[in-house]
Amino acid sequence: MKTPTTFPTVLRELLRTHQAFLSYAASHVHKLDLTLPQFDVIITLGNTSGMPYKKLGEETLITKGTLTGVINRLEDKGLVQRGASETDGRSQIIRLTEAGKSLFERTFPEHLQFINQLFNNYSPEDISTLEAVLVRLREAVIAARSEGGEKLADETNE
Amino acid sequence: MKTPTTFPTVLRELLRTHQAFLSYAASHVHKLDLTLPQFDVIITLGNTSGMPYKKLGEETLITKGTLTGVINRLEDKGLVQRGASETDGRSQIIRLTEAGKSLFERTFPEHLQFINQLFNNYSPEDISTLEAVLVRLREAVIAARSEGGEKLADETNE
DNA sequence: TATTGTTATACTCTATAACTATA
DNA sequence: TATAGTTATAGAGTATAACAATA
Repeated sequence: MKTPTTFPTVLRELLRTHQAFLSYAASHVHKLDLTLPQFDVIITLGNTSGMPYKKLGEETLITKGTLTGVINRLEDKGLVQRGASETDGRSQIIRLTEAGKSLFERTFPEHLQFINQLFNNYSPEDISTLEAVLVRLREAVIAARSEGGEKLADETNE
Repeated sequence: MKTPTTFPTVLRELLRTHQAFLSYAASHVHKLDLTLPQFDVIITLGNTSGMPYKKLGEETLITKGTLTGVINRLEDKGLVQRGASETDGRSQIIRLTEAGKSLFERTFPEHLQFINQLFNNYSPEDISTLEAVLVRLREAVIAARSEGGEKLADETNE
C-alpha cells in the first residue's frame, strides 16, 4: 500500500515517450551520419558564432573528457572547428565550419518539420501547455539534481 | 525565412528536458550500480511474471544483439534469469530473480518518489494534461517511425 | 524458409583520473 | 592553486551481419 497510484502512469508515459522519441530521433539523425551527441553539438552551435568548449559542455551535458572525442569526430567530418580564445589562452572556441552551418541550415528545418509532424493534431494551447509544463519539469529536474538527490530517502514511505 | 517560429521553443524544451531528465535519471540509477538500459529492463520486468526475450526487446526498444549483452550483465549480477519457453523451443523467458524483485520493489517506489518530487507543484490537472499530451506524442512518434520517415523530405521547403 | 536468440566486429559514448598549459 | 582541455583506460551500448537451433 506504499506505492502511490497517481504517478506511475505519468512515469511510464514519460519514459516510454522518451524512448520512442529518442529512438526515432536517433534513426533520423543516423541518416546524416551523425550520432545523437554529435547532432546535439551541431544544433547547440547552430545560430551562434561559436562558444567556449566549457560552455558547450554545459549546454549539451557532455562531460569534458567525452566532449573532446565528440568534437574530434565532428572535426574529422569537417563540420566544426576549434579556434583559440582571444582572452584566455587555455580556452578553445568551438564553431561550425561552412559545411557545418550548411548542414545545420539544411537539417534544422527538417528537424522542425519532423517535430511539427508530431504535433500535427495539437492545438496551439496544447503546445503552450506542453511547453510550460516542460519548462517547469526541467527546472524541477535541475533543482533536484543540484540537491544531490539525498532528499530522496527522506520521505520515501509517505 | 524558412524556419517557423512556433515550434523551435517546444523542440528546445523537449530536448533539453529530455536531457536533464535522462542525465539525472542516469545518475540516480548509477547509484544502484545499473545503467539506464539495465534499469529499463528491471522496471519492464517488474510486476510481471517474466516475458519472452523478443517481447522484452520490443518493450525496451533494445535491439536483439544488444539485449543479449544487457541481460548477460544483469544475470551476472543475479538480478534476472533466463528460462526455456514451454511452447517454443527457440524462445527464452526472462524474469526477475528474487534479488531482482527485491531491487525492483525497493527502488521503484523511490523512483516514483523522485518523479513525485518533480511534480511537486503540479496540480492534478497539470499532470493529466501532461500525461495526455505524452500519450499523443508517443503515438505520433510511433506512427512517424513506422512510416519510415520518408515523408519528411516531401514538404521540407515550405 | 522464417524466426529466436547468440556471437562477432567495429565504433561511439560514458565515467574517471592523470596530465599539460595557462591563469 | 585553480581552471581549461587533452589523453588514457575500461566498460557499456549501438548497429550490423553472420550464425545455430527450432518452427
